Amino acid sequence: MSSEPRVGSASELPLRDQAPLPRLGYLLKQAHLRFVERAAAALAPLGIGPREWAALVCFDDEHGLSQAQVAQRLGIDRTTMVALVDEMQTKGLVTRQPDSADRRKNHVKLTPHGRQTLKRGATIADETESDFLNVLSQEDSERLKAALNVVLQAVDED
Amino acid sequence: MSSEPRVGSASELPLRDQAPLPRLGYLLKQAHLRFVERAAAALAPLGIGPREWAALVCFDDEHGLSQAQVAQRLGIDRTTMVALVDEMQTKGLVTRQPDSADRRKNHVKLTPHGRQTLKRGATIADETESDFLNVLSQEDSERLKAALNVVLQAVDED
DNA sequence: TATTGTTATACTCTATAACTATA
DNA sequence: TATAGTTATAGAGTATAACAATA
Repeated sequence: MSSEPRVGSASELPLRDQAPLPRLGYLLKQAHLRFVERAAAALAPLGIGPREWAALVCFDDEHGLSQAQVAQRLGIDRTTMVALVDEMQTKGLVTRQPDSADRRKNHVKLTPHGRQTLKRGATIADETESDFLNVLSQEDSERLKAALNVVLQAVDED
Repeated sequence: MSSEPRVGSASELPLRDQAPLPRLGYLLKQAHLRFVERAAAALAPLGIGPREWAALVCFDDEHGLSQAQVAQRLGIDRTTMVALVDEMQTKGLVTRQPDSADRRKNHVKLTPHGRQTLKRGATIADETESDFLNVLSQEDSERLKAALNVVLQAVDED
C-alpha cells in the first residue's frame, strides 16, 4: 500500500514529524510480531523456533549456566524452561547432566547436532536481522539496537 | 546488577560498540515484554489492559471503522476481535450498532465512559512511555520511534 | 529454610474452521 | 460468491502452586 515517496535516509527521520508517530507500545509490539514471524519462517528448515535458538545461544554462551539462569535471561519462568529443554533434548540438541558441585542443578550441554544448529542458526538470524532492517542505514540500525539496549539495561536495574 | 558507569548520553551509543549488542529479536522481545507489563500496571486502575486501550484509540480514531479493520490495524485476527469488543461492551466502554449502509458491519462507538477512559489512558500511556525511555534524550527517543516506524512501514509493504 | 528442577494445572492470547446474515 | 461478524475449538506460550531432592 503506497506509492508515497519513501524516506530516503533514516538519519533524517527525527528531524520533522510530519505525521505523529504511533505510540511506543504499538511500535514495539508490531516490530516484535513481524520479526518473530520472519525469524520463525527462516529457522523452520533447522527444525527449531526462535525461542529454541535463543536458548541454544544462552546454553552455549557460558558453560554451567543452570536452567533457571537461562530462563531468567530469556525472560521466561523456570517452569516454562523445563518443557523447552525437554523438547530440545528430544530433538537431540542438548543433554542434561546433573551438576557435580550442586546436584540440584542441571548442566545443559549442546550436542554436536546442537552446536551445528547453533552455527547455522546464527547465519540465518543475521540474515533475518539485516533483511528486517534493510531500510535503515548501517548507522541507524546500530543506533536502534543501542538505544533499545540502553533502555533495557536501565529497566533491569529498576 | 551493576555499578558499571552508565552511558551518559544516548547520542554516543552507536559510536563505539565495546560489548557486542544482543540480537535484534532479543531486544525487541524484552523491550516489548517490559513495556507491556508496565503499561498493564499503569492502566490497571482504569480497569482496562493495553489491548483494550489500543482498541479504544482505534475505534475513536476514525468513526465507522469496522471490527475487522481495527483488528487488522492491531495485528490480531477478526475472530480475536470479537471477544475483545465483547469485553469492552461488558465494561460499558463501547456499543455495537449495525451499520445502516451495510448491515453485516458493526459500528463500534465509544460511550461517555469509553471516551473518559480513553482520555485518562492517554495520559497514562504518555507517562509510561516517557518513563520507559527516560534514559534516552528527547531526540534519541524520537529517533528510536521513527526508526521503528520506518521499518514497520517497509515491512508492511512486503 | 532456601533453591533447582519438576509436575499439574490454568490462564491469556492467538488462530482455524465452520456457521449466519447479509451483500 | 464473497464478506462481517460470530461461535466452537484448539494451540502456543505463559505463570502459580505444590512436591522432591538437595543445599
